[in-house]
Amino acid sequence: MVRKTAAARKAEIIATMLRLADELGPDRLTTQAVADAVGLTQPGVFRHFTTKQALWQAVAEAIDTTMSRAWQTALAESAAPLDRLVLLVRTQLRQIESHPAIPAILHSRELQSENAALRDRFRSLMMRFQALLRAELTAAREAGLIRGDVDPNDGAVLLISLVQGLAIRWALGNRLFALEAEGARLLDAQLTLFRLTASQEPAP
Amino acid sequence: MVRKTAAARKAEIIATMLRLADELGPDRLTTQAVADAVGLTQPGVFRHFTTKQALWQAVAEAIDTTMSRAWQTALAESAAPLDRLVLLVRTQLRQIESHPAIPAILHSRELQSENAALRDRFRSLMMRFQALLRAELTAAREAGLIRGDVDPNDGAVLLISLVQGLAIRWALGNRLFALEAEGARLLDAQLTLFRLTASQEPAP
DNA sequence: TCCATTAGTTAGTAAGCAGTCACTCATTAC
DNA sequence: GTAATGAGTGACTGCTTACTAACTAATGGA
Repeated sequence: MVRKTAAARKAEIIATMLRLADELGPDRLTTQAVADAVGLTQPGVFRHFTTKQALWQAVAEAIDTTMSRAWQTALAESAAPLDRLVLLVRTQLRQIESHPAIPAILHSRELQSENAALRDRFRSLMMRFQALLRAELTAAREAGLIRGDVDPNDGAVLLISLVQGLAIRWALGNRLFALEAEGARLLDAQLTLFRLTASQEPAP
Repeated sequence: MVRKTAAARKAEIIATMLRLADELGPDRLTTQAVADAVGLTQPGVFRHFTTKQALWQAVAEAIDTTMSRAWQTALAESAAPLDRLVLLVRTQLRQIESHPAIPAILHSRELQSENAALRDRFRSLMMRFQALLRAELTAAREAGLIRGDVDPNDGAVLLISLVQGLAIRWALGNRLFALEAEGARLLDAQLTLFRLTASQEPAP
């Protein structure tokens, strides 16, 4: 029995949840499995989180703050809209690569049918990311960097879909390709399509 | 007690599985829930499927044949590559709209971690769809309908991602927009990007 | 009409689930 | 040093899970 402070144990449990949610699947993740992994008895988990739902809530909060911070860091790296777009998408891919449970949690019925608060949290997270992409696309269009017929909102949806679709292929295919690298390649292809071609460049 | 033939009951159970997989989530779908929905006792289900895994296998086969048939029907409607592309994508969106459990099943750990046979089946289904899209993109490029710098394989991945990403947004957002309509709009935007612009048209 | 087949039942099992309760003992503040 | 705090345990509960065994009765062919 290794005794830890509540704060440390809480953090440990949340990190373990994220790891096990990937290994076992969010819906199969039991309090017993968490307890075993952190070296506690099963009721010991309930000392730190009153219900299992509270546990998931804490996990969601952790994901939220981690992602938000990562986006901010990415945006600080450049001022050029298209660069920032690339940085944002790559950051997101890296997040998924290092926390593969995230897409699984997004799709689990833990939030989909039972935990409305969780679902709303993830939806708002996704919409915040979409808003960031949209803002960069709008800026890029105003700067004449991309075609005028690219609707910033649709473009943002296309880019988010790229990330999510790729994450699905990655998970289904046993993760045998490098997510970030493959994603960067596809993103480049998509951005080439977005960019102005010679004939469409605004007159100087 | 309404007695049916084994074939009819099997089909009924599979259809019910598809419905309940959406309502409850694939991982929470119990044999009891299926039994209640079809009006059998819980052990009655095991008269038709020896194990739960066999049940999922049957569901996967049903999805496979339904989708394959739908794709063939779509392809028969036109000979023009870009038309066929639109028809394929719209068909896929319609399939998801009428069987919303499909993406959920695709992501559930029922197949992801436990049922390798199921996962392989879905992966091959996805790759077959990707191959169909790629073929049309190749044809379109050879016919000079789309930009030469659109790699047919990357283009196919972008289109599949569009479908999957949109399906996620649809599910997460309580399905409050029409999937096929919104998808058709985005597809149109993407195809506009694929198409040749004036300056790139091949010389006559 | 009778009999073989078979869809369906009732009753039960072992295992696993989240959560409770009364308790123990390590840490820390005084 | 001692008392209060609080992290952790063991034993438990009620519920749900997939699955089995033995039996019943509806159906269809001879």
